[in-house]
Amino acid sequence: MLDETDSLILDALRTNSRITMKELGEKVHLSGPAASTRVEKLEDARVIEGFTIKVNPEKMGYPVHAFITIFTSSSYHTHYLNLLEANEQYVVRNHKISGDGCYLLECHFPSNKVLDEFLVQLESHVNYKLSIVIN
Amino acid sequence: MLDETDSLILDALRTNSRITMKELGEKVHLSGPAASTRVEKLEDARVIEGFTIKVNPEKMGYPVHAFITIFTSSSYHTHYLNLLEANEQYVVRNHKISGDGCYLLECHFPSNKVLDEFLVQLESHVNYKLSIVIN
DNA sequence: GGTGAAAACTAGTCGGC
DNA sequence: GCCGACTAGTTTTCACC
Repeated sequence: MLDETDSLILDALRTNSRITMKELGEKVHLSGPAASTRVEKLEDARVIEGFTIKVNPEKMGYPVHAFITIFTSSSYHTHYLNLLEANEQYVVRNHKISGDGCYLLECHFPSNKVLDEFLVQLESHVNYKLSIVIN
Repeated sequence: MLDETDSLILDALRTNSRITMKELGEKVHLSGPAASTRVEKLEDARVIEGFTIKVNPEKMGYPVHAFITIFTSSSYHTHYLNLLEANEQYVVRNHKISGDGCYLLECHFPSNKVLDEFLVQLESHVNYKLSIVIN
């Protein structure tokens, strides 16, 4: 289903998604049109879910990078999800998990003060464990 | 430093990094060349760290998505990092953290069996807590 | 499923504002 | 700092293999 050439294409696009189809073709020993067709098929198969950018959150004024493991009883899940919506500007991802915790939340905050304000809101609904990313 | 137009540009590129500069310009009420110049400046300022793709790991044969919080004493950090290198095909990210744990590791495994084999290797060096992503 | 050539479109440069 | 026009290069389509 996914051959060697497809893997090389994915690697190349991961490194630079704005590469030209001609260059991409050269990297994987294909013509420009053939590379383009491959990429289209990878999109149709939802292997490639989208073309995006990597942004540096620090440079955008969100230097505090936190992972928060959420422990909550089922009756508070909607409260929790509403709280996330109200704080969506800080939320990068929220994964439902099994094992150690119910949700794993990744956030970027502008300051420790804002992080703390968020945690205060959390405390009324759920238990959590906080990990701050170093660097 | 980052005005309204820059934010719109980042949003547009987050949604589709292969958009043409002409279209991007239209979205943010700028000409193609002006949009292009803005994007270059955002790259130079390292606000944009790169152009990449979102890949669906399940479609690539890595359906098991795990977060592993690592607890280790400082003498085992190099052992741990070597172990990661030996298993790099599964590792998406490894963040050094403070708070609950020493590292937060995100991995995609082809099966629970391979996950378990990895955990067995981990056990000899470190303590960990496992969370599996649902969906 | 691939190639190569032609037409349509895009990016980058540059003068002017 | 942006616009409009120009040139070079890219994407896409298509006939063919």
